[in-house]
Amino acid sequence: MAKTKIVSKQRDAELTKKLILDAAESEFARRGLLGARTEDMAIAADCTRAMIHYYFDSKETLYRLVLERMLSEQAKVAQGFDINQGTPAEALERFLRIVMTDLRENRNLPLIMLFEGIQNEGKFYKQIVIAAIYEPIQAMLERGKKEGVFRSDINSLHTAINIMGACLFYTMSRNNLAHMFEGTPDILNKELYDVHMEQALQLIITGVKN
Amino acid sequence: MAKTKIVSKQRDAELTKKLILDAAESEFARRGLLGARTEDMAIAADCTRAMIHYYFDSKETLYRLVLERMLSEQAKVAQGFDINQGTPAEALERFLRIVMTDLRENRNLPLIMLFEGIQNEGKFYKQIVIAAIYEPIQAMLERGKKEGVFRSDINSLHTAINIMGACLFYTMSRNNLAHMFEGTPDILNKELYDVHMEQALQLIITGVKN
DNA sequence: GCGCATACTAACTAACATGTTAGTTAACCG
DNA sequence: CGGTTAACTAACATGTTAGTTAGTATGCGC
Repeated sequence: MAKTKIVSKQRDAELTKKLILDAAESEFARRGLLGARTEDMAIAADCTRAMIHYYFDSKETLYRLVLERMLSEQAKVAQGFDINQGTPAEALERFLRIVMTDLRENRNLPLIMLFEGIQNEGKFYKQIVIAAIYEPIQAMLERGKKEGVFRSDINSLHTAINIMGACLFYTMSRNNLAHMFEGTPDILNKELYDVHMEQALQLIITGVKN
Repeated sequence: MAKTKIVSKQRDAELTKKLILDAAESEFARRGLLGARTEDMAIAADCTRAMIHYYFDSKETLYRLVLERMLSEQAKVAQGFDINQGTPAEALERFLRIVMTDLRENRNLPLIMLFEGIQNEGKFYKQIVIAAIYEPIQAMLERGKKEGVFRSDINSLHTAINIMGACLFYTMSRNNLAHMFEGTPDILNKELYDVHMEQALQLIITGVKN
């Protein structure tokens, strides 16, 4: 029998920490804080469970850090966006395009937020993030109504929610929808996701216009 | 000290079973199969954990039964619906109204389905249910396109998904959205839910029309 | 190449989860 | 009533999970 030399992988604290954070993010997006298994994170990060406690005190601390990382990423996205630039329809489309484009990268955010609301009663995250998405949409809808280019019977809060529903559902339900796109391992691939984006935008923009 | 007579509650196997099923349904909708805690179900059903195993063999068996109950309920909803009755817009609106109205009762279905896809890779449920919702919508969209009343650039699959997104998101995200309707303990109350429905329908129907 | 800091592991413990079992109490029927 | 069945409970057994700890190995400065 040939002797197999076991090559231990290179030591790299920063890389290991990042791998753990990444693994934790998808695991939390799968099962939420309570349901997440550190063992599964360790496997995904290619390290031992002990490493999680070595770098991140507890599962809860890790969870807080995952949230922080995601939210600080999200905060940048629509930073400095001017809701009054262009027509209401143009502005709304531009905004939703930014949000959805980012969502393909930041794909775990919606599910983790959903879990946060369902399982933890929003104990760990600030509602600021949510407001940061809904408020501009509502404002743009109101402007469109005032300018007479959007339907006057629009309830801006409910419509903002329904718009976000159309924008987020595809990303959140990727596992459930996968079988409808047979032969496509990841329906968040750029080509298909672009179709979703365009279709969503057409539905929404046409839907709010007079 | 006053002597307190402890009155043991009446014995009722059918009621207990129903209470367990109901409790299990919401617990599974909160955390999914793996994350759900039988202890929490027992508390919600006002019985002991042992009763769960007395009536339902295991957590997984209970889960299967919860799924079955929900799906057989869902199957009835749009039974015998004629997608060709009335104009495409009328038919689509009628269909979505039925689906959304039922969703207020069957409010755990979307979340349990979501979990099923994310956590269990759809191991326990048949994709038939999903198809039963998307196929009629796609068909109605196609008819509308052919008759020239719906936009010709509609991709019926993506649009059907985006439409369902608008319909389901409000229900699924009720915990996250609650704080936007301050002072409303349950945003699925009839009055508010009706507003959501009307707003969603307006967005969708306007959105698909030419 | 030697010593030292630190990345990392294996093997634990404690807490918590599900599932079991032996026994208790309530209801029902004669 | 009195006995039998079925609903239910408390305590236990078993397995799983988070977190700890004592020790090993690797890379790096000198």
